[in-house]
Amino acid sequence: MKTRILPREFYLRDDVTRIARELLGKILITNFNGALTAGKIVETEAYRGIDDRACHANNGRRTKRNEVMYGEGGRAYIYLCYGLHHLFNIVTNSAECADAVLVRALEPLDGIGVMLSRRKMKKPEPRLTAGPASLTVALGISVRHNGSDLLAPPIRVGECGVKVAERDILASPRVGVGYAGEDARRPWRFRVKNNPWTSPAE
DNA sequence: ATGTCGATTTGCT
DNA sequence: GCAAATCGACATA
Repeated sequence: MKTRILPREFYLRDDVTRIARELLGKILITNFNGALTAGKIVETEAYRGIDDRACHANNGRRTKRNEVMYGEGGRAYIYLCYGLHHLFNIVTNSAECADAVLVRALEPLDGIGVMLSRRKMKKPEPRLTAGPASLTVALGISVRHNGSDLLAPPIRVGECGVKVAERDILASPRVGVGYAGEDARRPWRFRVKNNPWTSPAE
């Protein structure tokens, strides 16, 4: 699969919802110890530091865990959720602007055998890479890759020239952020319409 | 120091 | 359909 790695400028823009939309159709690639896996991003969620109560960095919150969100865009923010799930985010915007995009689902493209064995599954079905914690297992991503630069191995994001049309993008409220009050209603979850690899929850 | 809750998934009823 | 699994951040003492 021919892919061009996304340049730093893609991530540095000050518009996290736009970047979350544009990440649909892009390719997430990992290569650990020669085991190459890749998938097309088909579901994302935007989190904005400045005024979004659902964001870990809202209201200037700054901890050891979310420190990388305050760095320059183009790096991975990976954190432990519910004490057991590793969630993969892409940091965007310039330093000190703590925006990030959560990758929620992939369509497997490459290294499907490796993904299956990591997930302890026999056959490819949507639960292989649908859901933010499932795809990190399939691609071998964990919190120890927190802060990893996405322009160089082992984790990269590329494009293959295909763009998802605006009319094929479904926008809806984000999942599991009920605690965020009004901000929970923002339609900042984006999915590729009619793609069977998006996560099952409405 | 102790208790609550979370950007979830899985297995059992 | 529900509950368990399990750690970091935060509030309260």
